[in-house]
Amino acid sequence: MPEETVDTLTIGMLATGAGVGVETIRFYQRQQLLREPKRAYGRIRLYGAADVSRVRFVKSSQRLGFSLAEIAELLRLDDGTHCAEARLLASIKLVDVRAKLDDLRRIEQVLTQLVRRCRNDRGSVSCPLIDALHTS
Amino acid sequence: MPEETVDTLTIGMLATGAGVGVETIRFYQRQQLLREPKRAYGRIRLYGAADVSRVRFVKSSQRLGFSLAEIAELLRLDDGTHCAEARLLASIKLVDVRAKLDDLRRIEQVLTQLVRRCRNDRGSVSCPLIDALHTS
DNA sequence: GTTAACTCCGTACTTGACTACGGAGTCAAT
DNA sequence: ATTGACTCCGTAGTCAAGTACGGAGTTAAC
Repeated sequence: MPEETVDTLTIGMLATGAGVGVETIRFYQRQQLLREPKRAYGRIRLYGAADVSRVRFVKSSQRLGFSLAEIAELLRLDDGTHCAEARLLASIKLVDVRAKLDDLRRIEQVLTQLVRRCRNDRGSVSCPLIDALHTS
Repeated sequence: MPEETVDTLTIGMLATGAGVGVETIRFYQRQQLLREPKRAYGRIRLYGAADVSRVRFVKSSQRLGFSLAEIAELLRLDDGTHCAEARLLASIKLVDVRAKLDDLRRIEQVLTQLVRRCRNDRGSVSCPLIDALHTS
């Protein structure tokens, strides 16, 4: 049983540690993105360093356009149970992630070109940003 | 003056062409994501193929976690006026885009590993998805 | 000539993801 | 012993991004 982590952080510490508000933590708990925490004296929530990473992960994934529901799915993969199911879900997500990567790479290319071109032939700029995503 | 495009699409055609609802087009117009269109008989909106690409671009960018406000900024870059400003904005956006690329690449790697590992040593799976974003 | 399928407009409702509010309890310091 | 900074809880409010609604007008098909 590897369930002997220390959990010394209050909700406020977790929140500032992860760069969010206290209310956000309570909200994530309601949304099942965070497990029900241990409590000191049956009242005060106690968290560990792993929870900080977890919340940070949620925030990063959100910036990449994943919804909280999708992130919950990803996190369930991370919990290491049910190999077969995880494998399936992971490969579905991979398709999604790779599509995003392609789009993002195209945007990167075009922004780079735009910056370069704006330096060189100043004046006659045509910025085909939209065309970058034609294939998508 | 290169303003001689044809614009033969009604709002419904644009919507289905871009894979969104009619109301979404009207909404984007209110949000300045689409220019005020020409009108047949002063009433019926008329769009061209460029508008289809534009709306598709909005949708793709959204999937990558950009807000409509940010997308509006990107689209202003694309309009080819004000070189210096565009250059500045583009390089700011580039930083953002590259950060997203890094995060996404890390997620891709870990998902790939997860799929591979779930095949090989079945049973004892540990899926360090969260750790992938430790540096972020 | 009326029904269907579109268009117009403004306003109101919904969903996801917070964010704030009010009232209460605890604990440390002054 | 009161002030401040924290915690608890449930509920309500907000903001972005749609989505739906209702009532009206136009045109094409039957």
